[in-house]
Amino acid sequence: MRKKVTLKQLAKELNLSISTVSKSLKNDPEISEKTINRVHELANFYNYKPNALAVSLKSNKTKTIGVILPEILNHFYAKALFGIEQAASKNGYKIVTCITNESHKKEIEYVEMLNYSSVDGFIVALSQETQMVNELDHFKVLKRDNVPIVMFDRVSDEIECDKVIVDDKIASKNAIQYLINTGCTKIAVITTISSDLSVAKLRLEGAREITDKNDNVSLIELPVKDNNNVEDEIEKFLKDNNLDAVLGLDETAAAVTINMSLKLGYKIPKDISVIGFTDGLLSRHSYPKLTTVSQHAEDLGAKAAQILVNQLDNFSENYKVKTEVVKTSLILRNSTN
Amino acid sequence: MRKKVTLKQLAKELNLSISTVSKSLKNDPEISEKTINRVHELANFYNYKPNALAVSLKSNKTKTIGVILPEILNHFYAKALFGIEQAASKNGYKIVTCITNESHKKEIEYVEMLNYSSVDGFIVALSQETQMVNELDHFKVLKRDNVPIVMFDRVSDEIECDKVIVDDKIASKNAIQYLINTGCTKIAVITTISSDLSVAKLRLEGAREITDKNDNVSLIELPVKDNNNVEDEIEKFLKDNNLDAVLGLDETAAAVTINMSLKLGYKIPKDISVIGFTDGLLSRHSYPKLTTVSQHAEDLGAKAAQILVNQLDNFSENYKVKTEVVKTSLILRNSTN
DNA sequence: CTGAAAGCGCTTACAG
DNA sequence: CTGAAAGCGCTTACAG
Repeated sequence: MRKKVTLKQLAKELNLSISTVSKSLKNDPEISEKTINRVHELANFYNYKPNALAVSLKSNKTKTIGVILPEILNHFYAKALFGIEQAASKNGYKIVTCITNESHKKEIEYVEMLNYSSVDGFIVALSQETQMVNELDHFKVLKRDNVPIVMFDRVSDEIECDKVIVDDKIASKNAIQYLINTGCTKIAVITTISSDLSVAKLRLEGAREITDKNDNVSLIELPVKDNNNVEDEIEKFLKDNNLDAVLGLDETAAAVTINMSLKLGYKIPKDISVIGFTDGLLSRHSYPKLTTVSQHAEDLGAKAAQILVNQLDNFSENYKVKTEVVKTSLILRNSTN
Repeated sequence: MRKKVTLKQLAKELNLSISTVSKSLKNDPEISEKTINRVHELANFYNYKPNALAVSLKSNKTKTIGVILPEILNHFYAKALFGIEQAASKNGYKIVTCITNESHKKEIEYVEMLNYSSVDGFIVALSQETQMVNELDHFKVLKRDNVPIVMFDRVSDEIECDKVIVDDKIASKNAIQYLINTGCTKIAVITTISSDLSVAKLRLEGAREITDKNDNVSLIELPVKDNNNVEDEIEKFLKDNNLDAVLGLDETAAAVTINMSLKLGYKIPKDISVIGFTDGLLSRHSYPKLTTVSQHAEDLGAKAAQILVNQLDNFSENYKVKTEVVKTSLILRNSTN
């Protein structure tokens, strides 16, 4: 069905050998200028492009990066993906993206599939299930074969590889400190994401550390249990506790807190201050607009891609892995004083 | 660096020829059962998987679908992508996704790139720029080469290919009719997306058709000009016109309308009813929750993928293209009576 | 300066 | 029942 021009055809039409045509296209100095020009001319005429499959088979490189993401309906990962794509394509790499939907099994399948379709390396944010069961053999196989991996955001100590993470703990500390500075003393932390996630743990720890140091400040925690019932749980929680501030450990928690506060007739930020994580659509389109911890997802993704590309383009046996921490920033909007 | 097991190695270790090993792995009946078993055993031991590149080079099939999307931070496309991925992987296809970011130039680049990395077919939603300049030569090249294309959502008459679209016009008609049925007479249509988009045009047409038929109903239109100034434009518009209903032709328009109404002290839906398009995060997390036209993005994507896969798996010269229309539904929530 | 040959990892028609 | 050979489209060391 599809018949693309090949070296063979060019060679035939030019009365040259395939080798000569191949070399000419690379402007090999050992070929006469005249021949080079003839070849280029015909190649342009036919809009010849080398068959990527064949080149890859020879070179054992595909110039393709496998990207494994837990979710895509989540603004954070969507933005990270955007950053990855930009950085990759700038460096001549394309990406193949797979969404695990937080499933450990899917993650294993995708890693194997991409590995056997010969991606040059991987960029990964672990699925929730993987972090929960803590089983990462599928990545160990890659390591054994020297396939470079860069993990970002959701990482694991089990795998020795480059990592790009957010300073979640510090971010959380800063957010709580900001609330305290603006006069809040009865603070709650609300989360709708699983406490199995590395990021959830760190954010919670950060919050605790700060409130523990302040005797006059109390911290109440609400890990939402039923994700189909987030609103009711949060509404009840707000009503039962006389809070003056909430830190949502994820964007949904913060957005719903805003809406339920509105519903209960609380004034924001007069009666209650709210800070969220992830500077996504919900934060920018809530009313009032959410003060939020921006994790600079795009930078995070771009950085991960850049690290991987460097490793791929300059492979070295004794490469030593590193962990980069991307600083967050607190974006002040209207949900805090 | 990466050394995967090959047929050659298996053959050597088993003292068989490469051909015999290859056939054994396919359980070719002309090979003795004993040999087949020996081969499978060793292959399992080494976890042998055929090199996808080599298989593709031989078969001229990659079992890969190229997906070209205008945006990914948009819930609609993110959901569509999810649907595509599900349907594709169920049928043994993987997908390579490229985001054009609404750029015509990027779209051309990606189509060429994917074509030369030999994807078997394409699923496309056109970029805004492409719909504006109406130049689709890059797809015509694919057609000439018999590479199957399925367009969805943002399609073009210029290209003869399968299409999966939403009944945008009817959706818009139904939404307006619903507003009229609930007693609204002074209705506005607000849009933050470009009027160059096929979908924008259809939605607007639908709205006009219904209001034209109702003498006592007036329709005012606000195409937001400056996308950095959406809120101010909408706030002013709401203040200047004494509306009792707004249909947002995109999710942002509707979400901002809700927020600005709140800001102006209007009660929703008592003073003003609001309906949006695209049943995304913003619609579900606004306060009050948005009544919205769901385009069933996931189904849309899944359907597009299914059509493409069928075409790929049963290629026929005299295939006749079709256009499938996916019905929308109006999801009633709290922003309307 | 040009070309024949080997090889990347597979498949398959053909021979024995 | 097994294997040698050709070929997918390229690259590159080697020969002339």
